[in-house]
Amino acid sequence: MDSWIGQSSLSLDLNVGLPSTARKAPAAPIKVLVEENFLAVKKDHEVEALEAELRRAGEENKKLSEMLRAVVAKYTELQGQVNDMMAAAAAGNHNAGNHQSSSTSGGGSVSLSRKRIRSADTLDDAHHRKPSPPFVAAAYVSPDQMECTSAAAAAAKRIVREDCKPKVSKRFVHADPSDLSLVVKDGYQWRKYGQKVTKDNPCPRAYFRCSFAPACPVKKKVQRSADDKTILVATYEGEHNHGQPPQHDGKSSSSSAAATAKQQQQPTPPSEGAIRLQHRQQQEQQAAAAAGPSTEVARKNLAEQMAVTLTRDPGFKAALVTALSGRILELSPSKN
DNA sequence: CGCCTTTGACCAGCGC
DNA sequence: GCGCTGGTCAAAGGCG
Repeated sequence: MDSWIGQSSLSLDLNVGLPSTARKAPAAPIKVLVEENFLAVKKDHEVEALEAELRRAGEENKKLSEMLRAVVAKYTELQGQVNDMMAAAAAGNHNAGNHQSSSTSGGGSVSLSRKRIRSADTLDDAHHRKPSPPFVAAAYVSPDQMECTSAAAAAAKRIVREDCKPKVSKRFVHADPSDLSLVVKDGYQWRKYGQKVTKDNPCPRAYFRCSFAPACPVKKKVQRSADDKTILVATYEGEHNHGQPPQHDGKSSSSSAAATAKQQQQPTPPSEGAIRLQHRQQQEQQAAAAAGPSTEVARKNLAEQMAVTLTRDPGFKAALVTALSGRILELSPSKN
């Protein structure tokens, strides 16, 4: 499982997302050739400073790579534990079966909330939210949920609960921090029906329903990332039971994923937040891919998606050029 | 007028 | 059983 993850560490060594000053490093020696003498001393200092920063960034990248490897190793271990528990739960299904059967196609399930019983249209919603097949639910157990599975009993209960949930996916969208609205343009029409401040995040979370089709069961939660306010975390629950509505601004393409990808390809500089965003998306996708049944296919898709995303990103290209130039300079004998 | 957002209240699940 | 928290409802108001 880990050889392909090791490849991701390569990208970390490219100093992607370095401060713009660090990216000037390779250009400096060329400039020295044409500059006046009185600039040479100043230039030397600048080059030294840039080299120091480059080294510091390199060390930081190394640390991050190690951290990533540690996280992946831990995830793999936890995934193994979850699989074991799933197998154990399947073996002892006679006990857990009561919970599961109550949430499956029975419709009039005992576990349905009073809220859903209260209103007929929301009951329709509950019907649309048919439980996913077990393997799908498992595929969407997020890594942080995995971390909470220290106690086997609690984990088993959680897994059973996950079975009842609709398909959940997360998207991370880079947003202007000055823009206070929690709007994630994904090509669909959404109606906001609530907003709440959650415990773990000072930024409010907004709740949206798909307003294009009244019976569409999809819900969306949008909240700014607690550690990076420039990132909007959109959590989608369920799947649209209709096509994408026509767009007037011409921005949106055939799918919400494409629309989101398009947003992420906006010509913004490769900020630290953007890199973290990309990194986290990779982790999410790795988690989803690793937990799924067709792991190989998921990995292949992930690799292709990453390649396409990275090669289209001008910031990544610039960072790649910078990294390569820096490495060439390091190896050059004329280096001071 | 219809649709949308805002926002306080309510409800259910969960942990202790 | 109680309190906390996340999720949802629904009335009120804004906007085109």
